[in-house]
Amino acid sequence: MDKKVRVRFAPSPTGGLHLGGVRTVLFNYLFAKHFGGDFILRIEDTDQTRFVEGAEDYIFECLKWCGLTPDESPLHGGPYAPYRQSERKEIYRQYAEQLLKDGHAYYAFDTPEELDAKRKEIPNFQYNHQHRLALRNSVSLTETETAKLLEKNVPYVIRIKMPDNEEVRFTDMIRGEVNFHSSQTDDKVLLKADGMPTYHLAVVVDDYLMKITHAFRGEEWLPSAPVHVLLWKYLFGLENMPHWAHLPLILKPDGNGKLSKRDGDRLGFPVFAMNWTDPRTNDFAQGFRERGFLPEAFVNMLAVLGWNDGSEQEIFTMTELIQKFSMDRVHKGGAKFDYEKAKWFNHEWIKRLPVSSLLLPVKRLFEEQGIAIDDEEMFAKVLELVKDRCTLLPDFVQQASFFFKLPETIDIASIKPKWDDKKNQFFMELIRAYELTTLWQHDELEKELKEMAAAHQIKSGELMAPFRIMLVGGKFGPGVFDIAEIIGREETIARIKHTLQLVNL
RNA sequence: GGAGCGUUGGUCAAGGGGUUAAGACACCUCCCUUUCACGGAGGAAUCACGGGUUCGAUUCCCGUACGCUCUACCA
Repeated sequence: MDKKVRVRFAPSPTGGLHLGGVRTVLFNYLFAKHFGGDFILRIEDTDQTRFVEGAEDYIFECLKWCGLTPDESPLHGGPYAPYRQSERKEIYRQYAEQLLKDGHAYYAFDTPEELDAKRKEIPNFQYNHQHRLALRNSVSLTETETAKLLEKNVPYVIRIKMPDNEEVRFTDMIRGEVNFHSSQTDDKVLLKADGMPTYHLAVVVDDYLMKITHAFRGEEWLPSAPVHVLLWKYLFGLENMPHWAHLPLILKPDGNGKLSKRDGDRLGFPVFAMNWTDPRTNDFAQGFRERGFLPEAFVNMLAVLGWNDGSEQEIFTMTELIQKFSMDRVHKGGAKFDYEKAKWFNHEWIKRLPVSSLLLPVKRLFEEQGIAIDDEEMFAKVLELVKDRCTLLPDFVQQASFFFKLPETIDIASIKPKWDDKKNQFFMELIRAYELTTLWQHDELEKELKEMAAAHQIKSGELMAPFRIMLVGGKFGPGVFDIAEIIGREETIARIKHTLQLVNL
């Protein structure tokens, strides 16, 4: 590649960032970094009616959490600022005017109401070569009529004049050669009545001005690609056009169709990267982050949804992804999102990440549950012990809170039916034995219990369940003797005594 | 309706003219573990359908079906 690779992610700040959006960012980022290029974040906020307070900050926060930091953005600045399209409003008009001058665009004076009426009246109505002569625009009107309307400040839009008969083709990095016939696309609005550009104009002007070399976006954009290709041809030359790639969609797990927030609500999994509350409706959606996903896992899971490196490897660090990513290994077909698999990735990452990097987020979760952690060293030991059985971060609280406080409930009902004097005697004696144990260490504790069981002629298996319940409150958690070792002599004995009292009531 | 894109087990997918059609998730069975996990062993697909091309197609070509996306002064 001769030019420095420059890619952009261009979201509109209208709500939370969903899986598909994050994956688009990710593929952009990986591609750019693979080639040592730049990753630009551009905010496409040309529709003022859809602007949502806080959405832009949310996007930055998401990218930060995922570790996908832009090289240039409204926040980070850069040589092609401003990076917010609303602040670039004046720039677009001159290009619209150039198109006008060259006969590739025209003024249209039809009101939205008139067009609505047309759509009702004529089936499959399109503002195109077939109908534009019958509408109010600078093609159908004489020059003086047009001039008069403009002079009277009659609101207008500028539309592209799609050629009636032209093959529009381009090469998509994922799909190969793609063809469209120009007559199939209508005369898209380029500049709105409020003077703002539509996406179609803004995207090509900004990609040109910001020297974008590769443009990746969701597959839903494919049908409007011919408009963009034509604009490139008219304005900047096809030879300067970025290479396109239209990414496959992320589909809902059941049935078909694009994954939406509703599917997440319905099926019980997040769809947004982080918590998002719509400020207008107060509609809340939980994010992957708050659900207890690690950013490493979230990114990994997204990367292999529609891409793989051809090997059997599934777990990738960001560094490996950057090294191995290539657009020609991206799948063409959409992929159904599988939440179970997503959790598996998190589980894998919890298992392989050193405890040191889990410490902080998990500690926070404990504290949120009112469990203070003062002994960091013990905390680390506990996490190491339980991490194999934690899929999501909050599982740590469930799996390990009993290390730091008395179990909230003790499953007496499971002990009682098989409880007898013999066992009671046994545990009384175990307490005495444990009081004297010199080496408080799990092997030693296990040995003592088993020897004593033999002496009492009780199968040690019958003792394990009650002992576990005494220490953790239920039938779960890591090895009992490991637990005893960590919580210590005093606490172990106290818990045995406590349960003994309850059982003997 | 039109245009475009897509279609390998339930899901993610590798592969690509001749293979026992990888692997992972989920599921089932078993082993390990006197809890639950982790770990280990095993189980299931003829590649949407129909035509070609070919000695031979899941793999190439053409149709059909099905699905999706778009069809706004939204992105």
